[in-house]
Amino acid sequence: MSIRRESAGESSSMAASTGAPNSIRPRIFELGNDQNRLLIATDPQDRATLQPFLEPVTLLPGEVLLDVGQPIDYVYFPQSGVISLLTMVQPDQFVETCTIGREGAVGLVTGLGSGVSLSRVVVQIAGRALRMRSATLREILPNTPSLSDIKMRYGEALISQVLQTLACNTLHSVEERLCRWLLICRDRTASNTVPLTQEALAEMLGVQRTTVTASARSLQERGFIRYRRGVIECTDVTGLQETSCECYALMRDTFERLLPYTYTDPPKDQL
Amino acid sequence: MSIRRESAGESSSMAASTGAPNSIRPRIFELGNDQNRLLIATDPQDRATLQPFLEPVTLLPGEVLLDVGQPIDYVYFPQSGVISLLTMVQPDQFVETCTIGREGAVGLVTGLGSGVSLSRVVVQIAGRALRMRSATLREILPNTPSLSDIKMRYGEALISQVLQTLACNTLHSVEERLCRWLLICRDRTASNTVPLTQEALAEMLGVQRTTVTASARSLQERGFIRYRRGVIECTDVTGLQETSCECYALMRDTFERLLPYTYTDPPKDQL
DNA sequence: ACAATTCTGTTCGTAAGCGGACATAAAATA
DNA sequence: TATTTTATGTCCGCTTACGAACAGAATTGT
Repeated sequence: MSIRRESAGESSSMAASTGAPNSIRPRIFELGNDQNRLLIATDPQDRATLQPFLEPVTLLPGEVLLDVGQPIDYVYFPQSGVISLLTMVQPDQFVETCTIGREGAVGLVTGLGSGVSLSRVVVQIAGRALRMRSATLREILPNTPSLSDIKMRYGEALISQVLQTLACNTLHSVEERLCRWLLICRDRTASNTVPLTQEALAEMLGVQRTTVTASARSLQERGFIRYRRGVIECTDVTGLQETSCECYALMRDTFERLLPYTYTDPPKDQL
Repeated sequence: MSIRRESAGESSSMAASTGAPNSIRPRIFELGNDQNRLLIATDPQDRATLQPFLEPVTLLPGEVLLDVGQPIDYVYFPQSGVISLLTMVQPDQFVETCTIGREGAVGLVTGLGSGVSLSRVVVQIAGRALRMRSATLREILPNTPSLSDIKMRYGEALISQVLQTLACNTLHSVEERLCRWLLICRDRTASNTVPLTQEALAEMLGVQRTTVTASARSLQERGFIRYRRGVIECTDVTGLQETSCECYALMRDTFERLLPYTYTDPPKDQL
């Protein structure tokens, strides 16, 4: 609830997979949990168990899904869009610790522990998600072994991502980190278009807006990106990868190792 | 195994709590699991279950308890000393993501998940620990509800510490971070003496050695610390707290909230 | 006691990024 | 269309920290 419309401008190169956007659709189709990697990786039987409890919601940019100290009532499985976990340093100062998209979930790990959020969770890029009550999931989990396994793996993948981000923020330049962020975002959204202001990027990276502007300009001059007000487009992925630090590749590889997304391929699990 | 002697120079202000140091003692006493906070917080009945599997070991400075990609065979419950989790960026470049002492454990969380280490785990300051095979703990866990609970809480406390460190490293100056580190170390060891080289500190903080030297000199001039080759002594904790960023207090508070150490209150412990 | 090693002190030029300010331009709103 | 809001462009002085180099001092090992 509290969520209604779809943001404009998300269609561009992204709508390809499901066809033309259409706000009113039979629910059964819109519910399609074939867009969230964790759900994809879940064994069909377990997926069937989850299905009745999954509720489709729209993620609006800027929306705060959770805040520090708040009880985690829902687990979100994004189907599109990008969500940030932010850690608070001062009441008005936040740093992004983690980026979540259709490859993951919000609240799956912490939500089933103490049940209280350690981070502020904000929608950065509009999208859709399937959500489910944490309490329900907690009850179901013992009966859905594949999901339990995925939860464990995803928990480690998340930690791994945070650890790498920590090292990266500590050691690497803003330019490198900006490239990393754009590349990750690109993977999350399956789109070269990153609909974010430089100001938003600056806050996530924990740097000044002017520094982002300078980096962005430099990247544009080299032809790696092109940007206009509120949008950055990746025009040369190879260039971005070369300019980025190795953290992007490391994070990507670690994720694939922990959660290979051919997981369902055979009946259940391998590895 | 592979561990024998005790490092010199760890006694100073620390031996107060348990009386005069004595290297040869009846094992039953040395085993005393009343020094590790997680074990202290465990219900006596569960502790009795664990007891026979806990093996005392000495932690030698520089010792690598675990490395990236290695299977996690043991869970360590430090009784003294300080251990760092390091994330690798390049084969020769590491950043500390987490500091662990007698308030926590190594391998308790990740060790029982995929069982493969995401970090390099290194002993920074000599000490002792009780260790136990991960496989054994995994079997026992369902029968020790208080330990399960603690594992969950500690997992969150760890994540919280990493998140805060991430934000801190991203936003705060080396001086602030150095103060934070010293204060945390002081809590871990219950001693004002930090037996570490500036070089080691630099690597953990992910900065240049000369920068640490400069900060250390400045702190010494202000009377907050005093240092000599390989040792830093905290001489004015209040000064350090004021010079440190708020992250120290935040980390401390979060930890106490998630793992209040009056958990068992009555039987033993003080501190 | 001597040599080798390991820390620390110090210097210095340079680069990255901060922080603040102000102008301009594009959107959103009325 | 006019107005307000929001995003970007740009400038500049300043601080922090890097990076590299070398000297001196404390330890350790022999």
